[in-house]
Amino acid sequence: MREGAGNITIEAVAKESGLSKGGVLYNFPTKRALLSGLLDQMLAAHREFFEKVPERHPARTLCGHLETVLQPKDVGDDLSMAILAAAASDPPLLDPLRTELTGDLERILADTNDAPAAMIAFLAIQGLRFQRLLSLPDGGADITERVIERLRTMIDEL
Amino acid sequence: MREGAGNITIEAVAKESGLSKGGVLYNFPTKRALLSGLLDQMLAAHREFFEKVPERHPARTLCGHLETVLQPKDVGDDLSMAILAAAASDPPLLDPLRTELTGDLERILADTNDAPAAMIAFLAIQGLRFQRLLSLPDGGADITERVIERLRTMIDEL
DNA sequence: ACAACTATACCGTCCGGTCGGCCTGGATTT
DNA sequence: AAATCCAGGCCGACCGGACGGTATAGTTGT
Repeated sequence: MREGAGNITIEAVAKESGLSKGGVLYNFPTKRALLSGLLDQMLAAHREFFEKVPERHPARTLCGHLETVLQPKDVGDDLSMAILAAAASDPPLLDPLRTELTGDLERILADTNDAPAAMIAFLAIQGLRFQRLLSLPDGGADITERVIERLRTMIDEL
Repeated sequence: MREGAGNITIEAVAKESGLSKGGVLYNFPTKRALLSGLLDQMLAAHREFFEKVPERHPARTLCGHLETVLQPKDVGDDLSMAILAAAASDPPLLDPLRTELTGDLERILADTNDAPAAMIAFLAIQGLRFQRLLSLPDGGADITERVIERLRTMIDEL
């Protein structure tokens, strides 16, 4: 995160994790595997977060996505950074994410009969994620607050 | 684009541009400068595209952003890829983009009195950009079509 | 005894950046 | 007009450092 997602090195991961370089390579035989595992872990954490949204919410998946953006210590930040690192160094690594998101999207569209509205909500959430990830402006905390509130009502009215 | 944005090398740029490595480094003394110049150029093209939207559209800036996503040979694709490369290898390079977007956002928010709605439209557009950039699912062409139509009416009603 | 490391040394490759030289077109001199 | 000179644009061989990965020997806990 500090030095730019593309500059991630095995040694840096080793130091950060308290392991030695050998130790890291013991667990992940290659850098691809490391990044892949990183993404897997982030996706798992992300999925786990979804479970917290009540079982029978009408637009559960979409709601889950929204919730993950709300966390101050964002689960999505880590995920997004992993995504960025993967995308930068080896795009095929994003395949698991693609299938995951494809599933989410199917569920989202199945849960509503106003597909465009649901889609716009989804895209706005994704947009917010990426804006934050790259430290691009998002209008400030107060507006974001109102945006999220609005999104919530949008989702509820689906 | 082919090999992953983080793997861009000076030699690759040289070959692609028909110059030699030395020639590239003559025009851009460092890789930072190269990426910075790339981003500048993309931003300029992006801005130029904005001019095409009629002068007195109520939400001109937002409308311009939307139009750039519509291009089949997307102006935004190149820009986004440059953004990705910059973000991956040297985040501070994104500063010009940040100021640019900050200005856009101010204009967008000034042009409306329903800030959250405008913001959601903006974020959705950004989301769509990034989804495409990373080849993440966007629901397919037909839904995207409807999403864009909906966004257009949203923007017009601001 | 085995798994899970640590520590260290090392190799090969890739890549950013340097450097000396080449070439061309225009200005200056003769 | 011919010869000369110069400068800017570019080439491409090379250097040095970084980094992915390998190898190996020792250590610790189970």
